[in-house]
Amino acid sequence: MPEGIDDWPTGRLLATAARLVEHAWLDALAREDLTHAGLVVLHLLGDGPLSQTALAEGARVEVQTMSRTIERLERAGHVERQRDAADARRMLVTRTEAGATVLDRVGELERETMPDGVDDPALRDQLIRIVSSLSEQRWDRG
Amino acid sequence: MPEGIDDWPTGRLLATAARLVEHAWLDALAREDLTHAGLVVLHLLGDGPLSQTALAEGARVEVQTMSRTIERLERAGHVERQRDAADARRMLVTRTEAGATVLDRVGELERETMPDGVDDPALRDQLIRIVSSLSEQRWDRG
DNA sequence: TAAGATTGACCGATCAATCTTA
DNA sequence: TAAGATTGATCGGTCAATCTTA
Repeated sequence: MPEGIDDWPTGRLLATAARLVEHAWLDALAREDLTHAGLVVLHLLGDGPLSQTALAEGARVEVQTMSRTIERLERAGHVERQRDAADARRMLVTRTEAGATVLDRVGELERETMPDGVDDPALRDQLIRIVSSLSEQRWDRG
Repeated sequence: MPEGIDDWPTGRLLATAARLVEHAWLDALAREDLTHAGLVVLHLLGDGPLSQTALAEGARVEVQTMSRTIERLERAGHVERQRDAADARRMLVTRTEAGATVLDRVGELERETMPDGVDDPALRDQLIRIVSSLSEQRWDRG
């Protein structure tokens, strides 16, 4: 009978906590035809169209990952892609009306379904420090 | 230029922090022919052979996930599977000598490569509370 | 019927290799 | 040459369906 959460290394605790928190509102997300990865993109697109590289940096994810996430978002109709006229290598990603609508609905859901004890200021502070510090090493950005 | 980590929901901070902390010592793990998921199993097998269902509960993962993780561990020679004589439905998983050796070497590595600010008692306490609470709902166990 | 395990299909993420355009 | 993006292979995870044994 395995026990022993208290002995787990902190990295494993982080990964498991993240996974279980996600489960808590996965159904709600799916009902809106969205996933976590897609939601991040819709958030980042709030200030206007962005290239896929910029989106990858904002999400702290590799460009290959972002490429596939956007492909699924486009398939679902939440986002559109157009080649940049000024630089034909670049794809500009834009949020559709449907994407904006879904984002609005989901924003409240996320807070409503947040399990007790997760949305704690001290916890957030520590996580923000960790993400900031490790992001610099990987993406050369704050 | 996307910014705005401070506005991220806590669930996204958790997932991103977990991912970045893992990156920090992924290379070290790979050099020992191990992955995170495999390491969890080797840890859990410290008290003797376990069924795959018990391993899944201990790792807080679905049995389908554990089935594939063990398949890879077996392929790498870190673990062996035998059908339980007392109950032919059950597979008993045992750590091999090679598995035990690798586990020893990696245990120190994990602490050495832990980024600053991650191994904090207050952070650990909060994560343990979150994992415990949400595990009950999903696996009917503490 | 139920329990233990496996397989198929999918999403998210990585690395490596490739293609197109600057 | 380098930058932006895509594709292939792989691992980790999920759900749904299936198979075998209790």
